[in-house]
This record gives sequence, C-alpha cells and structure tokens, in this order.
Amino acid sequence: MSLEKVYEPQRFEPRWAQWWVEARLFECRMDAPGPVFSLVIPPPNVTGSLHMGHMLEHTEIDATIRWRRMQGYKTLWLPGTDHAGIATQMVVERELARQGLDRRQLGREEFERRVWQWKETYGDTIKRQMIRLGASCDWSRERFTLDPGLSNAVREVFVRLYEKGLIYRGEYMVNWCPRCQTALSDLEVVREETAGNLWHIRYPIHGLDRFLVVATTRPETMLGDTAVAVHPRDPRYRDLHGRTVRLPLVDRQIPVIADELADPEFATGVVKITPAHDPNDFEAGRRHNLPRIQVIGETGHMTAEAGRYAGLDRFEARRRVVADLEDLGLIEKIEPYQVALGKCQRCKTVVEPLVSTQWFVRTKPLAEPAIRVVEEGRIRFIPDNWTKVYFEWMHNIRDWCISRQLWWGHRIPAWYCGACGGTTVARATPERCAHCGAAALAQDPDVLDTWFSSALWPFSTLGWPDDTDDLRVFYPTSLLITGFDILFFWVARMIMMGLECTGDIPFREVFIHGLVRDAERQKMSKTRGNVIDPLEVTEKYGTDAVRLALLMGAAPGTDIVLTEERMESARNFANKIWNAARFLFLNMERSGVEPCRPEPGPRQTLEDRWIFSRLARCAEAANRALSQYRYHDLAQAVWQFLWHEFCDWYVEIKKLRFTENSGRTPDWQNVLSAFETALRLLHPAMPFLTEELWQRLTAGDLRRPTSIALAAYPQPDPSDLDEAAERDMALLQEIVTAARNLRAQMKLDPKALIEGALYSQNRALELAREHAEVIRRLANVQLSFHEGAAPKSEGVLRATPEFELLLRVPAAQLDAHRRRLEKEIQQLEKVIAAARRQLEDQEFLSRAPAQVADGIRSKLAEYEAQLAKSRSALEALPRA
RNA sequence: GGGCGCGUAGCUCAGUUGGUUAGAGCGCCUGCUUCACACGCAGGAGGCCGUAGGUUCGAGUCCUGCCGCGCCCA
Repeated sequence: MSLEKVYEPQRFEPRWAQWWVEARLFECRMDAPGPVFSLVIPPPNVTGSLHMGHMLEHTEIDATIRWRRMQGYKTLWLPGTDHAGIATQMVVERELARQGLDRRQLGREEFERRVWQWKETYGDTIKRQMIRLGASCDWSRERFTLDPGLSNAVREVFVRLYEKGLIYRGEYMVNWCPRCQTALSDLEVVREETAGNLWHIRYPIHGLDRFLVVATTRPETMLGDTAVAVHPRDPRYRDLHGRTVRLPLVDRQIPVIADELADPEFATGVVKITPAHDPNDFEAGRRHNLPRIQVIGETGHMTAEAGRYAGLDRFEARRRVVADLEDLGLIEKIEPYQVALGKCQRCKTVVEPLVSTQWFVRTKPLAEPAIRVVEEGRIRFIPDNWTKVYFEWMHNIRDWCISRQLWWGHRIPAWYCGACGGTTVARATPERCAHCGAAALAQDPDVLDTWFSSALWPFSTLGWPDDTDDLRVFYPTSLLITGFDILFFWVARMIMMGLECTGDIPFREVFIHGLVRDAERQKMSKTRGNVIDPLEVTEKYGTDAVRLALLMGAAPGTDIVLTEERMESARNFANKIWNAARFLFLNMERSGVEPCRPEPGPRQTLEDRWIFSRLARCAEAANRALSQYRYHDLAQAVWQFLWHEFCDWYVEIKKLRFTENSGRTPDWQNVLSAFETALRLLHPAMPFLTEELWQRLTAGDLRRPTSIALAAYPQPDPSDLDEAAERDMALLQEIVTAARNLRAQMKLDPKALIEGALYSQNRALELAREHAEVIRRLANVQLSFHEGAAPKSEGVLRATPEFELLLRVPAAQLDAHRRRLEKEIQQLEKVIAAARRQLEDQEFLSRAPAQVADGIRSKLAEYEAQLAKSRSALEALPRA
C-alpha cells in the first residue's frame, strides 16, 4: 500500500499506457450514451517519428477529449497517419541510393512495393509513441490515407469534381522541383531571402546605335527571352514601341512591347520577357502572343534551345552567360540585390518555374461557401485573429495544382486514349475510351498531391462516400486542434472539400496552437540541433511532467517555451502530489482507514468548509479553462489548489485531526473526498499519475468505474461555496503568516515555541481563539487573546485592520523590523494620499459609479486604520 | 510593398467587458535534515506595464505616432 518516497513515473506509466489500450477504454461504442464529441487527429507522416510539436498537439487534444469523456460525452478521437507523398518517397529513395539503386531501375511496381515495405516497418513508430504518451484515441478506428476506403473516397471526389468542371487539366506555369522531379503547389514553395545580384544587361536596339538596358536577377534565362517590355506611359521609351532589339549571345530579334508589367520605378524600367521561365512573363506572353522558348529543362540543365550552353547546370550557365556578356561589353553594371528565392519545401532545391501540363482544382467556386460558413460563425477559429488570416487567403485563392510526378500516392484516375487522344476519368479502371470506344488506354502516370487526400480526412476516415453509422454519428466533427502552419495547406482545404462533398462543415471549432520553442525562443528544428525528443524527456521527467510543462505554457495565441527547468518544475509538482498521497496512505494505515469509495462527510470544521469551497472554485476554473482551450489556466488552477491550498494548508491542519485507530472519521472522509475530486480535476492534464493514485485510493470501492478516465469530471456545486468560511480561513491564514513573518524578521529559532498575544475587537479574536491549536501548530506560536487594541508596551507588533499580533522577543535585532515598519508606513501614506485625492475630485464623484467610489472610501478607511496601527507598532518598538 | 501580432519582475508569460496597493512559474536572497515531500518547508527582495501623445473622472487595458522584435502573403 505504501508508496515510494520519490515519484518515479517510469514504474507505472508504461503499465497504464498498455492497459488503457488492452482494456479498449477509449474505443467509442456506438451504443454509448451522451452527446457526441468527436475529433480527428491531424495525421502525422507515416514514416516519421513523434516530435515536440506532435506532443503538444496531442497533449492538448488528449486533455480536451479526456475532459469531454469524463463529462459524459460520447467521445471519439480518431487516430491515423498520412502517406506524405514527397517526404516518404524521398526517404525511401535515399535508402535505395545507399544500396546503389535508383527507383527507375526498379520500376514503378517494385518501387511501390518497397515503400509499402518501409511503411510496414516504420509505420507503427508513431502509434507506439502515441500509446506510450497516453493519447486516448480509438485505435480500432485507426486510418491511413492510402487505405482502400480512403483511396476510394479520393477517386470519388476526383471524378465528381471533374464532372462538375472543378478539376481540369492544362498547360500552365508551375513550380517545378528539379531534384524531386515533380510539380509543386504554390504552398509547397518556401521563400527565402537570399543575397543575389541585379545584372544590368545591354540589348542593342535594331536600327539604332543604342542599347536598351534590362535588369534581371536571372541572366541565364535571357536565352529564352522573346520580348522586352516597357511601361506604356514611360516617356523614356515611348519612341521604342514596336521596334526590336537583338538578343545578345543568341542573336535573335525580339520585339519591344508596351506592357504594364514593366515598373518604371524599378531599375531601368525595362524588363525582359521569358514566357517559359517566369510566371509574370508567362502571363505577359499570353497577352502579347509571344513564343515560349524553354531553355531550362526538368533536371535544371540547359536545353538544346540554349545553344552552346546546352547541357550546363542552370547556375553554371548563369556564370558563363554573365562572363560572355562581360566579354562583349554588354554588362552595364552589377548591383547586389536581395531576392526571395523560391525553394522546395522538402529538399530546399531552388524551384524552377516551368510550363507543363498538370491537373488543377478550380478553387474559387469552392472557396465561396467555405468563406461563408466562417462568416456565419458555423466554424469558429480560436484564437479569433486566425479568422482574418483565413479570409485573407481565401479571398485571394489561386487554383491548386494537384498532380505530382511521383510514384507514391493516389494515382490520378484519368486515362488517355491512344486512338482519339480523349481523356476518360472514371471511378473504376475503364475498359474503353469514353469518347471513341477504343481499348488503347493508358493511365496518367502521376499521383495526387498528398493534401488532396488529407482534405477529405474528416469524412473519408468515417466511411464516406458510404452512408455509414460512423459518418452519421460523428460528422461534422466537434473540433480540430492543429498548427497555423497548415491553415492553408489543410484546414482551408478540408472546409472546401467538406462542404463540397458532404454538404456540411467538417468541424465546428478550430483551435490553433502555438509553436514549441527552446529556451532561446528558437523554433525547434533538426538542422538547428535544438530539438527535444519527447520520448527522451518523458523517460527523464515522466510523461505527465512534460505534458504539464507544455500545458502551463499553452496560453492561446502564444508560442510555448519548453525548457528543462519547466519540465523539472512540473516534475516537482508531480512529486508533491505523489507525496501528499503517500502521506495520506501512511496515515490511513495508522488510523485504520481502508481505501474505499470517497464520499464527503459532515463538514464540522472550518478547513472542511473552506476546502470544498475552494475545490468548487477550482472545478469552475478548470471547466471554464478547458471549454476555452486555456490550458495554462487549467494547469494554474489545479496547481494552485493542490499545492498551495490542499497541501500547504488543508493537510497541514488535518495533521492535528488524525489519530491512531480512529477509523473513518468525518475528517478522513473529507480529506479523501477532496483529494479524489482533485485527482479527477487533474486527470486530463496528468493522466498517468492520477490513474495510479486514484486506483490505489479507491481500491475498496466495488462500484467505481474501471479507470479514473471514465469517472465523472467534477462540476462546481454552488452549494459548496462558502464565503464565510473563505473569509475566516483567509483571516486565519493572515494571522499565521503574520506570526511567521515576525519570527523570520526577528530571526527567531524556528524550533522554539514563542509566546505571543493577539489583540482584536472583531471576528479575528474569536476565530483565533477557536483555532489556537492550528496557529500553534502552523506558526509555532502560543497565543493569549485580548479584546481591544494592543498596549503601547514593549514587543514586536504586526498590525492589520483586523488584528494586532504581538510577539515577545529579546530586545535585539529590532532594526530590520523598524525599517520594515517605516517602509510600510511610507507606502500607506502614498496610497492614502492617492485615495483622498480621488475622493476630493468632484468629477470623479459625479461620474464614477457609486459602487466604485464606495469601494475606495472603505479601502481608505482600511488604509487609515492600518496606518494608525503601524505607527503605534513602530512607537511600541523598544529602542535598541 | 500589403497584412497580422508582440513589447508587463533577471527569464518565460498571465492580466476576462477600462475601476480599488499589477500576478504566476522559474531564478535570486535569508533561515530551516519540523515524524509526506530538500523534486521540500517558511520568510523576503524585485515592476515610471517599450516610448511620446490622445480619449476618459479614471488607462497595463481604448485610439494615434514613433522605436524595437516576430510571423504570414506578394
């Protein structure tokens, strides 16, 4: 029965983690009662492993879902993983490269087989880690984006959108990653400010002995220029409209066109137009019917169109082009220039804008209803400022490139006819071309953007497009908890797809959590080497401690700073609770009390009335905090209650009440009931510790639920609130603190029982007399009690509006006390002056609510009384 | 360039609709091997709430400018 002296979470956390899964505690039964609360996990990358960001996210989700479950909701937390196309393919390709293999050598089928193999080997890592960390999800409903059901949903959506004209195929400029060999969506390109140059190049004007100087950050693309543009109203160049210039190095005559793309303010005001290698130029090329000359190929090497530069890497080509231009005297100048380089999110290779044929989602029609549901408040973002970010993006949304030149993912369900060239899009692999009936069909080799399947996650995981029980019961889901970094990637797209496919919103609330940072407020990243491994610190401090450390910092709208100190301090809290329990168990044995059903007894004492009143307030705060995703408030509320109210005062006072072989007294009933309730309040934040202690504490209760996770979450009972008890207790605490304070000031021997006297003409006197034992125990002071004011005799006096406390001490070391009194008097004079000034202010009196003025008046009276007492305490002080 | 946000104790952050001596955790100082806990107990120090104005009887809280920092989008 007895506990180890120190909290050692490693001894019990793995055991409960395993039991929770084996006992299938968190699998949602369809016949479970209560209102529904459902949530799908933001699916982690199947081949990845858990990092601190996941742990924060899962801790917040888990706290919320455990709370709802305890409140009696029918709860579902649906777990699963994402196939993460590019990332996973990269990992496996790297592995192949180590064996000297290339996916092209293996062929598509064999490569896919290898990736699946990889998934089987490493795909469970995340799951195992989540289980270890206590995530209370329903593993019977675990999903993977490439599961047959989910793949079916992907096809269904693709076909539907294609048939509605919301998915189309076309030749456009896309972001191409030369390393990954695939197109990327705009979102998958990250901009990085990089030091570069602005090269000013002279283009000889045909028929004139002049140059037109263009400025560019990418000189190698000049080989593909098919025009130069000036602003139509730029007076400097008006005479040149319609002329041509000779493109150096390639000797091609290209027109000078007038287009607003040219910014007269920027550099020379002349811009070269390379329709095949720049999105703006691509559009300009269309406007002016310019040819597109592709000089850079898919691997980032120059094409045959680049003439003598053909075959060179694009950056090498840049050096050569610049050198050659310099030799020709065609470089006017080179200025240093900051460029926002687009890089591949995955591999950081500089992205090459290329024209190619890809599949796109027409987003505008999907965005409109998705904007409306947020405007109407049917979906709510928390914190609210994300709403604006969402609107901003949605209003400026661009079509979404969804095809990827990868082998790992959902194959695009489109077939091209070898006979008529027509496209057949179908749910099931078609036998014949839908247009000409020919059997010569070849499926599009590409796969879909991973986010396409992620966008369906809230309903594809529940069985859509079939009309399943799960879908009917759990959709729309109640909540989504995720990070702001995937607000556009994922959240916005889920809303669009949810509305389009199911006709309903995918979730009602979206809580956006912060980023986990290190002690220097740096983002945690592998490249910085400042990552904290969740499993490692969990091993060191305990899962509960790491969870609490995360929650303590998780104020909505702020990032979370996670340091060793914080985890240590949370671990100390766990140890405190552990030892409080240890103390109770030791004393239960002495008193002959068995673990049993905790039910409160009659409240005969002040401390009992007080603790249940405080407990009710704590329950109120905890429930409110959880309902508003204010996890730091939850942590703060239970911490304050358990440590600074329950342990520091309540248990200390109860030490007076416990006697040997007393049996189950009302004191015991109340202590155990209060502690058990507090454990339930704490459970969503610290599931392991609370389960361990609760199981032991209630072992004798045959009617209890099998786990604290299934016990009721405490709801505040207004009848527990006891203002009088709280006032009395506060007064008693003030007396004890005053005595301790004086003792410390006087540097008295902590072990010596000191004589003292308490003077008061109100409640404090009676209260202190009734609780003389408590004061003696907590302050080591033996008091006598007197009505009225303290005499101006010798002694150190602590004066409050309610009482004066006098301690008899040797007339030494009084200076510190004198200084303290003088400072206190000074401070009081200051606030009294301020209060008086305010009360004499006619404008304040006439405009401020009477309540406020009265408040200040009574405060002033208090200050004045206090001042008088502090003065007399100072006078009473014997001269040293 | 456009947008969003932040600046409160040495550090990290709370501060609900403007109102009564501005709070917490960590750190710091002093004293304690008090029969649950030194991962502890008790006491204490420390803040012109970035800056300059404005609104108001009253501003950490609302408005504007400035300084510094961060993020997102082009």
